[in-house]
Amino acid sequence: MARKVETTPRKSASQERSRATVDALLEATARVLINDGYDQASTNRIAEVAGVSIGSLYQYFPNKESLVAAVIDRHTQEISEVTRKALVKMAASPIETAARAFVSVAIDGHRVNPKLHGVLAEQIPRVGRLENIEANIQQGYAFVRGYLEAHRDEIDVADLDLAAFILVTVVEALTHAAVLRRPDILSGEKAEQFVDDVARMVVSYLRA
Amino acid sequence: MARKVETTPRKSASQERSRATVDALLEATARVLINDGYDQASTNRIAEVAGVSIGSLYQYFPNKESLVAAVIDRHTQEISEVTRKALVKMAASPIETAARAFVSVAIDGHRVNPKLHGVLAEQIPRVGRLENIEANIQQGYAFVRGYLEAHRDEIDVADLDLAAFILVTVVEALTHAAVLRRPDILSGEKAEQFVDDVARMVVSYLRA
DNA sequence: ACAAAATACAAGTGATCGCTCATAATTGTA
DNA sequence: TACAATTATGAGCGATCACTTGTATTTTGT
Repeated sequence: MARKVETTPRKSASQERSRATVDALLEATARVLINDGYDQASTNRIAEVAGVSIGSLYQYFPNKESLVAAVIDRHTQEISEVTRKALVKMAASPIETAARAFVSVAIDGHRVNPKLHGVLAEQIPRVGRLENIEANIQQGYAFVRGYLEAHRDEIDVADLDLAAFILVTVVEALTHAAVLRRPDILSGEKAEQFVDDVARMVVSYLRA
Repeated sequence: MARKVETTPRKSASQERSRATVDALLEATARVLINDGYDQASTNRIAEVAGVSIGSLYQYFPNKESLVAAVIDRHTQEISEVTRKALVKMAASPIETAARAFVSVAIDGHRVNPKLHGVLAEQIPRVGRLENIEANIQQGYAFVRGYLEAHRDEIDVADLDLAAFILVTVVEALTHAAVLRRPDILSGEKAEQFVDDVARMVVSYLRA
């Protein structure tokens, strides 16, 4: 039942030249995914866009899935770099401040590479070892769960687990939809009202 | 740029026998989508599962996309049958009652055929003329927008458009995630707490 | 300078896909 | 019963896909 697919690199690129090849392949994969969608992203096409032979592609990636997985890893790492500091700083803040910060961080994360993010979230087959995105959300879930426990006395909800689920799902869905489908909501001064509204909703939920 | 794909039936089935064939094809498509996922759902496989020749499939559906579109139509119609009455009844209710009802309706809708719903929402390519699901959400959006306008005096938010976007996105995301990924949250007496929490969040957002 | 290791190349393989078409079987009509 | 319309069949076509393999080129180490 479980189809095992290797997603680790076939060989590590040690020389400067090969590192450039790997980079070109990752860049091309992201470009093709964004411009043509997952279905059109054939390995032959990716190699062509990268200016690299199909043979070279398979020198460094054992299969198509590993190539996409590498792009996902790179993207989640970029998001992490943008959001990590803010999350750490947030941990000690009271609910009102933390809620606003959390929403802002979620927006920033979705703004790292919105088009790529959209493709990864909506078009990548959920099977296989491509659940790196899922893992990322799970990480945010753990963080929120920890925050709620630490601030137990400021919170009125009965079930912290349920609250964490609701908070993560709500903020992720709202920022995702706003950045990708309603960018007008986040343009100019409107952005502040969006953050205000969502943060207020979250806070008033936690305080019964 | 715009690739036009016909999604209407190639010919309408007039006899009893052919209607059964069409039905078997739709049923098989849903089954294959659920069991094997979109990528494995080849027309050859669907015809085989339906116990119908590949030629017959193309008598009634001009292409694969139209077949999937028909399954989506059928599914959205089933959801509509479940939810329509409740939505109409909800229109005259005050916020507290309406909010609870809205969340309940969303859950019922997602429970019509959860596995199929998950595949349709997560695996179907967003390109082409398969935005029927999108249209369904848009319909819910229009309904909420109308409700908010009708109950303008009970509401404290400044931007009704933003509020409608937030409400629809939040309730859709929460019920979707709960039904498909956290069914434990909706089992037994826990379900009531979930509805309570979400409804309370929604109401406290609308009343500043 | 030169051999070995690393890297790059691209034609080609087998499998699968969506879909067609010539033909056969069934059903409605007279 | 006879004929036309409808429906069903499935071998197979051309295209595309992920991926292999044998060979050529470049870089490294000495």
